[in-house]
Amino acid sequence: MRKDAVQNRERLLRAARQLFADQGLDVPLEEIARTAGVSIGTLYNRFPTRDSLVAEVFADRVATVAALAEQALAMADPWDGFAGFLTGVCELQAGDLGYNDFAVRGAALEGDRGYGLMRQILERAQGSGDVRGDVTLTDMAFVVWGVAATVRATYKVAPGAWRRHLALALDGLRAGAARTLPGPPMSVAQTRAAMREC
Amino acid sequence: MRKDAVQNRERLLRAARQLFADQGLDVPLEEIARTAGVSIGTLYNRFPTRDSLVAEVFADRVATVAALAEQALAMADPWDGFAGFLTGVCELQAGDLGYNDFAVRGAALEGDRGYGLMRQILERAQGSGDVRGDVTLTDMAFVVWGVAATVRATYKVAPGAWRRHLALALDGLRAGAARTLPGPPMSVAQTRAAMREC
DNA sequence: CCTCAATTTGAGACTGGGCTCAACTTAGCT
DNA sequence: AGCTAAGTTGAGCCCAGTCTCAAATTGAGG
Repeated sequence: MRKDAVQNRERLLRAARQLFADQGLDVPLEEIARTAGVSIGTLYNRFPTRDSLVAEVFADRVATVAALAEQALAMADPWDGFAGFLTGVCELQAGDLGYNDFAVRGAALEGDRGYGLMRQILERAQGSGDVRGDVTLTDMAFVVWGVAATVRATYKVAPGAWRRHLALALDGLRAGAARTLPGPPMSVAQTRAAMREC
Repeated sequence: MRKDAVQNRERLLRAARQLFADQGLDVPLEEIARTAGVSIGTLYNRFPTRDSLVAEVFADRVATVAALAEQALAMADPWDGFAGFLTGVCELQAGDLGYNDFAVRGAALEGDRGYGLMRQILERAQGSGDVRGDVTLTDMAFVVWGVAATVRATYKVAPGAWRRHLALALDGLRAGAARTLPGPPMSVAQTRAAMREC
């Protein structure tokens, strides 16, 4: 690749990172190109689809989440690991509107590895009796979807509000809180499909 | 008003009710007009803004919610009233994508009366020790936003999933579940502003 | 039946994005 | 210096939606 091409690619990524963070994933591509100081044609040259740009921008975040998950498993207390992991993911969501959208679409855990780790975190915290036994991995989507909605609604007007939402959600997941949950949980396939709908 | 005008108005409302329910509030106005068998110009004649149409379509729902709230207060058990009310609202959300959007925007409780009733329902359930004392009226928004997000994501692929989400949220609101909640709650003004952002 | 104010109509102006491609420019090699 | 493949450019096309307004139509009172 020619060096001007490399440079433009980087400028585009920088611009996209910023604009996604401030405005979410739906930011106009023209605006990204303009901010990068490059023409719309060049943007399409480097990134033929919006998704390819998004994937590139958030690639590091996927790694971050995996790291977060490993930290969680390394913690002595299973509940602290569980709650800490969810808090970490939600902090990423709250700090970047683009990532907030990205997480909702399920991209955060893609690559199987994320899913597997998350399952371990959950099962460990259930095994120790901290997390209620009747929740499933797929129920975790409710936390991500819910907090994402709260972040979207409140980031301008009450930026910390999502922490209360998360705290309530976590309290609902504790073993002490358990009542019976209605209906069968979503299958993993259903959850993936639902995330694609976002 | 001439009788053809009245008729067209009603056709438009019928069409809008249906299309909002199936596709949410963002349905193209042209499609509503087409479905009603009327021209786009007529739609604009009868309803100068989208909001005026929306308000008309969901006027009855606002009344329904108020009725739901009064039923809740009439129930012997404060918790049952509280949980029943939230369940009723969520059922409306799940049954109508348009109302789902409408509720998120806070229109559901507008007209002060709704707010006052909701506050009574909450305070009664806190007074009896069923609902944790540290939650505020404004925290109820998390339930609506959260379930709305789940409804949007899952209505095609797992239509009942929101009930699990709601059940978990309710368990988080029970007195037994109480841990400390972080930060100050949103003010009513902040909550209203946040809802307007949706 | 006539009249006219009320109503309807739909072509088209306008907006805001996505996306393309022929013409131009330039990095980097020999 | 000259060549060429790689890269850039942006005008312009497309699509989908909102909204307007002058002309055509029609209900209903006299």
